[in-house]
Amino acid sequence: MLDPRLYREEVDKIRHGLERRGAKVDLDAMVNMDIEKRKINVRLDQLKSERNVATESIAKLKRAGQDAQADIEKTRTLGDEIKAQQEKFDDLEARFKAMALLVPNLPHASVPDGRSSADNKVVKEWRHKPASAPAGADGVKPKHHLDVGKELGLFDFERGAKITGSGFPIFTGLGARLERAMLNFFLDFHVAHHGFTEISPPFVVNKASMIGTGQLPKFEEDMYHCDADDLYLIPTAEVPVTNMHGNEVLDAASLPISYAAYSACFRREAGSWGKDTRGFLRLHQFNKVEMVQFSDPATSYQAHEFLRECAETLLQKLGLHYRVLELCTGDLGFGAAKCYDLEVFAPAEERWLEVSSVSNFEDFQARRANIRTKIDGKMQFVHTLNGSGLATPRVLVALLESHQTAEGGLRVPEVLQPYMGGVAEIKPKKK
RNA sequence: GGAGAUGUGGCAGAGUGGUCUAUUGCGUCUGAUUCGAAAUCAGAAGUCCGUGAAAGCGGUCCGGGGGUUCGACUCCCUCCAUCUCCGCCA
Repeated sequence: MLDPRLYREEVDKIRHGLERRGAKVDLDAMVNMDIEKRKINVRLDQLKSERNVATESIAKLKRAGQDAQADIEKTRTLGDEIKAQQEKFDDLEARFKAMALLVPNLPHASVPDGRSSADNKVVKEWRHKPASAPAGADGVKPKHHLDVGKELGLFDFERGAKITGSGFPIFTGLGARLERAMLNFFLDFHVAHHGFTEISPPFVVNKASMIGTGQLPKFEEDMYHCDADDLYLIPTAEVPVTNMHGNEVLDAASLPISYAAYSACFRREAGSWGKDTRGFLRLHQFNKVEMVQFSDPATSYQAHEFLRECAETLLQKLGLHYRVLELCTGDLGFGAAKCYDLEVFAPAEERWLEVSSVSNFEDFQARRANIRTKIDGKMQFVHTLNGSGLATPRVLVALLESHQTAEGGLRVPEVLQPYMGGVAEIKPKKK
């Protein structure tokens, strides 16, 4: 949510920001509602003030044993008018808020202009030099990850589809262990080297939490919902972990607060049928470690760079070829003021796969979730940031396609080996 | 799931229809005293909305929402959370 003051004091700033994004909002309607709302508010406060005076007078008269009928009549009349004005006010405020919740964040000044993902800026490319020759060296094309996985028995899409549906893969044997190794490595590394506190959150949240981080009301159709309890399956640990501190005033000395949380992530992916529906590229359920940070507003952009580096380090340790994109205004997520995407290269797919999105939301989520801090005696909203660090499916794809051995096996990156019981290579089954 | 109890400021804890402008204690901040501190004394302090250049002024807030009433911390309904006991169950 934007600072409501902007709608009356800096409408042009909103207009400009929304234009850069290509977002359409009926700003004039909102501005007018705000003006009307304040007018009613002034009247309402006057009426209430009058009623308070009259009520006090009644109390005094009654205590003195005198007749207060005149004042009682007065408050009765005032009460009726207050009720009428209050209804008007509440209605306006509700409608204004409903609209305000649908207004995206304004892009930071540094974000490059653009209309779509085609306009994103590549700011960095990190090419890993393989320790041993993978398949793909000497002009031999590496095998597709689905083939490698099948040959090594790492996952089972068919049975996942049988028990649940497409987009719900099963990891099997060393495949399951490899995925778990990644998650453990990510978590342990963040805690040991990046100063994060590990969080293990609920995977199901209430509506208020979904509104707090910005998934609702706009993206309802993307969420799995449990009707009986009116709860939502989380699309990312960002939701529970950010909302953890909802309606709190955080101690300024404790900032930045940094969390790393593993969760399963559930996404209906409504409207994406046909796009990457095969394999690992678009799943309804996957596992991810999410980094979440609550920052002093003054330093949130340094924190943003830090989170990006945290995610990058993991890819480097895994020996993967990746690049960093700075998203343009048109490709920015709903709540983000600025965002980096990390994309890993899949040599058989021959394409870049997004494995992390690192965003600074500034006070956009903090306003919705009411997360504040007091700095130098002044109450203010914190800045929230988050980034994947990392989501496993596409990282696994890149691993499978990047670390093949000449014998058709898979080299396990050194950092994962301790989590694999020392297994350094997953070898093909003997025929 | 059943029965009961509780929810008040940073914390503890009074308040059962009208000086509640929320008692009191602890803690916090400021000042006095002191060489300095402790102790003591005096004072101050919250949120959000509106208004105003500002000082200030008005409104709002006793778990959330709704109701009764001229008036609600107080009465009623409902939801949520916590606690106790019982039942069930990883």
